[in-house]
Amino acid sequence: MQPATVRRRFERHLRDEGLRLTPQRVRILERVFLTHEHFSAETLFGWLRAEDGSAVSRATVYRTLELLSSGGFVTALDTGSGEMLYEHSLGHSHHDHLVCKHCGRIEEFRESRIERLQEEVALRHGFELTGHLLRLTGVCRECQAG
Amino acid sequence: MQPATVRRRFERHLRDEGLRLTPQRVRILERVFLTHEHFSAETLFGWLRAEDGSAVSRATVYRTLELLSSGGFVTALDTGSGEMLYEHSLGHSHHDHLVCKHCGRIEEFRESRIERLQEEVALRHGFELTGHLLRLTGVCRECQAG
DNA sequence: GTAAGTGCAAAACATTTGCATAAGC
DNA sequence: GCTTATGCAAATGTTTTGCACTTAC
Repeated sequence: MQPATVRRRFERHLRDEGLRLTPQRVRILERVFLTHEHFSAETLFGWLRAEDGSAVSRATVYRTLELLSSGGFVTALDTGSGEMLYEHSLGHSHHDHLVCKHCGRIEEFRESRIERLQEEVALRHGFELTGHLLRLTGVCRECQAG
Repeated sequence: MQPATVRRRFERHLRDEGLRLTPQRVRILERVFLTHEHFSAETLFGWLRAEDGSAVSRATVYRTLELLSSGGFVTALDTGSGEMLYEHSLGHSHHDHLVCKHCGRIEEFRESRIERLQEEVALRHGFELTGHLLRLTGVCRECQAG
């Protein structure tokens, strides 16, 4: 998705929610969409500090990630290692993750048959499904060799 | 599973690993197998303090849960709310969880077709699968009604 | 006797919050 | 100008760790 499009959507989102368009929010949005890797709040904070100078405060990074997450601009993924990772999610279809327990590498996969079965399970339990977390843990090809 | 059997297995495990059988470890093991609910380290610490008096220190509770987890006596489940929950896992076949985002209730389910597809995905990516986390989030029947 | 385990309090860690200041709208 | 957002530092909550003391083996 084009940066301009992302920006436009973000501005619309803020307007719709009665929130303000601040330089910090724009800066964070742009930086988040510049990377295609998974990152933590702390990592993002580090990037901003290194690239700008003064940058954005840690608290605002956290607050804005929450904002972007609830707005669907980023997806939070819990790796189970204590810190939350994020990835931008506009223009990316839903996927789940495979995490290598040795090197930490994360691969993405899509498996609609699993999604379908999840719906089935939820229905069976009378739950209205709103989300799911599927994380496969294992050893990647490289680490098996090494 | 019988308490005596659990205890025997635990003793064997400790011996095999060259670890020591201490009153604290035994006390924690017994308390963990007394409940059929999910509990956090903090909750367990509270139970022990309330039931005994002096009880076991917080540090030992954490260290022993780690020990029980790596030995397969308990399973750790990451609810995503910041604190880790545990459940004893001997004599319980593998299952995943459905979490109600409103009331926090946790239901268990088994779905072997999903397990099979996970293996398939891992194979496709060259990963040797060692574990997985599947957590469905939604609204339970009661909360949908209320 | 010796290495491992415990308890304590302090540290570490990511994240959140209170409050005064700054700045969108 | 009014209300929201920011920055800072302090607080939070869970988990981990250093170290002296204790204990299982």
